[in-house]
Amino acid sequence: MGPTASGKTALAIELYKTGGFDIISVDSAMVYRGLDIGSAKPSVEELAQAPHRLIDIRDPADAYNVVDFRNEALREIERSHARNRIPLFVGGTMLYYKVLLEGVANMPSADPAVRAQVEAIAEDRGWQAVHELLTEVDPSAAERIHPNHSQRLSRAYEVFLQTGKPLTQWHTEQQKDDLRERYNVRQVAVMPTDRKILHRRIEKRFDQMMELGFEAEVTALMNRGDLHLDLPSMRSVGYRQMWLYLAGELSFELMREQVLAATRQLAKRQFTWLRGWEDVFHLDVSGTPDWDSLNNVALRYYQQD
RNA sequence: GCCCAGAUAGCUCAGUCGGUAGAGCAGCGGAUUGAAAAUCCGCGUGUCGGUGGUUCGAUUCCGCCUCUGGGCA
Repeated sequence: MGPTASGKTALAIELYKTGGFDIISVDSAMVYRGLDIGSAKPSVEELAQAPHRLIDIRDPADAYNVVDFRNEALREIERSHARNRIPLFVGGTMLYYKVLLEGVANMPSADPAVRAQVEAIAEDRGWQAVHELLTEVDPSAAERIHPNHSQRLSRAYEVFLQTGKPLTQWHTEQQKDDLRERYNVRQVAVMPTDRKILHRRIEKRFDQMMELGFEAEVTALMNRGDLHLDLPSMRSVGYRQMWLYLAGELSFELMREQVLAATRQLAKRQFTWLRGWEDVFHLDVSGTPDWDSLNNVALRYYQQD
């Protein structure tokens, strides 16, 4: 685990070379085919050296979600164990880790028609009204969710409309399926203690992405004609801003600034997740990466009982 | 060289009829159960360009200086 640009992929590849691991990606953007440079997906050469599971498994026009991830990740664990190998999860999508570890309620997934229905209510009477409707059917969820938090508010109310059962009840009835009770789970966070170091790496990496042809990558995605900015794939950091730049709505300088800010904000949210994370070994990567010693530290951690 | 406009938070700018100032963005903290690289909540971080004057009190009014735009030569 670790914030964006912390060097997770490089460390994972080094670990992979020691043998015995299967790499499984935990990344909500790398799942999409065609989102390569901007998602910092490992290069073709790197993938040839160290294959990653759960990348390039969806078309950017489709939506992926945390439950898809959990199901596929559990399958990958089985597959890895069947080959007598250790699944090595690598990525920065912290909700995916949480749900993978703790399990998830057995509710139906989002229904576009129901979502549109809730959005129509909000358009008509405001999100405050949706919050009040939710208070009537699921007071506990309404208390947890801020009236302005339209996304979570909508989902909570949708669940009731779709199933007639409040979200909170689904959660209460959720059967326990904690991965840590089934497997010997080791958690390692790769992160610099100094945020400024990460900010510098983020800037450097953006300029490298530009050299690698990030602009052409997004141009190709736009040229497909069926993608748009409301898709989860096109909302990813970098893609959204590059899209606006290519559409002539942002200058290059402004686009660059906004990509960097969005990336820093992503890293900040990842820090927030990791600060409160239980039972995680912190690997400081503030200095110049010394992969041999990082390797040893990480391996020692993995191998301890 | 002369004329005009501007100089206030990291950036863009508002404002104070004279009582030491506030927005957006950035930044920082937090939340997070089928969109999560999403989305939401909270926090103002300041020699108000410098200097002298008027005043009980100047970021605000006046003079000079510096710098930045624009215009005239």
